[in-house]
Amino acid sequence: MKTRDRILDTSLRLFNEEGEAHATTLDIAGELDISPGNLYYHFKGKDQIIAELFEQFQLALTQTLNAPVEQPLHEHKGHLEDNWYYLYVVLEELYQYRFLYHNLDDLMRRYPTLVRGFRRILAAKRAALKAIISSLFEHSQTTLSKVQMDALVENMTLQLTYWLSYDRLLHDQSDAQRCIHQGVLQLMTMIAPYLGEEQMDFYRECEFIFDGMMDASEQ
Amino acid sequence: MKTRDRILDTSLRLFNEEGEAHATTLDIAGELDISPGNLYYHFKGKDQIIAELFEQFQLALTQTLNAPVEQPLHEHKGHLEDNWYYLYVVLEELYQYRFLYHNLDDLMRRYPTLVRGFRRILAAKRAALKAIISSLFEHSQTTLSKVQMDALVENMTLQLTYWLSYDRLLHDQSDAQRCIHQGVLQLMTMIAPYLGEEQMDFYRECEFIFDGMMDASEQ
DNA sequence: GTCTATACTGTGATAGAC
DNA sequence: GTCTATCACAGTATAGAC
Repeated sequence: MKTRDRILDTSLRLFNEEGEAHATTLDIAGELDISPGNLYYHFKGKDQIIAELFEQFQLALTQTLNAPVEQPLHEHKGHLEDNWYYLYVVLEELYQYRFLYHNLDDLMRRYPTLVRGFRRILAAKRAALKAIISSLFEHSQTTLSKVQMDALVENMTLQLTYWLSYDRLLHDQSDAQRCIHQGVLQLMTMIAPYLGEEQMDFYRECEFIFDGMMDASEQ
Repeated sequence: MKTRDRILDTSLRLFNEEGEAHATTLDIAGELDISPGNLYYHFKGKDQIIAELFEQFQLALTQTLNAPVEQPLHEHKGHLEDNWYYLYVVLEELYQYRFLYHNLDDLMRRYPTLVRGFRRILAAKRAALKAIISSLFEHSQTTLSKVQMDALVENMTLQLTYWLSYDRLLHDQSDAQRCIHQGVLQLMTMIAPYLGEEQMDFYRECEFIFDGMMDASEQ
């Protein structure tokens, strides 16, 4: 594996584990057993490392987020299960680059270039969630005012943006599995009241499974 | 006004405006036209300033958050309007110390003492929201599973924690009025599906007012 | 490509005069 | 209480040898 890529990988890991602000170029070089000078041969500076990591992130995520908008052939359109797994995938991708959201304010101040990117991602999230909700609502008699629909989408977008940070605030030792599972459940709870009976059956099932998971992990 | 208090005030303002990490002791001293040495006469360091600001914040907020739990005499118990204004007050208090949440991760890493405090506040938020929801649900035929109820409370707690940061991500020039108003609307949207007809009338009214407000501010 | 050594910068913090 | 120095340190970045 090329040094350049190893630097990116290690940076990502350290940023996630120790926070971007706290992980210095020296730490990264040290972790890799290379000299700081070597690191600066491959990257102009920390800025560039962050920028490239963000690029990776944005590329992977927008691709995923565009899927439901482009209406792939859903055999069971409107079925909750598909969306459940889909959100799971999205949260997993967010989790890989979670450091980006842990200190969003500072990050955007120090690297103003990223702001546009974050906004684009936000828009993609909104679109994806809207597509999911619309698809689910086709099978229930739900009608929402435009304002209410927009507010629901906005709430879910916020949730999708900050869930990982919120979870970290609660449990400092992070268990990715639990965190992501619960994140999906939380998201689904927001649409639960609008679901049809058939869909609710699956929701309750997941609720139940998750509850069991929690009991198991508490021991 | 005593210098000590002026330091606290100015620090709070600068932290909110420029971010805690970016506002240095020199900036604060400069803004007040006093010397750095003078600042360090009054405070051992930045840590102490942060700690005292957090203390103020925690004191004010927990007091507010305890109110609905201690069941004050509500003439119109279960009426949406009271809760609407209550949430407005809570968000206003959060807004005053918004810098605390803008870089939560870094802040907790650098001042680990604060972690317990943040968790306490989280618990208080949960309790307050639970009390509000319960009171509102008495007047509708809603019944929720325990899991669903907890998830709803958790979602609202997250929303109450990160709304201000989220809003900032969207609109960089912050308009406190709009931000707080919309925050309350977003929170209410989460319980809207469970409300009774009578309560929904008020919700729609607020929706309408807010919509008008938005149109006006867009010009 | 990789290293060592070094310079530069910003920030936190202290000492001692007034 | 307030000021003027001044220190100490960590983190970023560069120069030049190998």
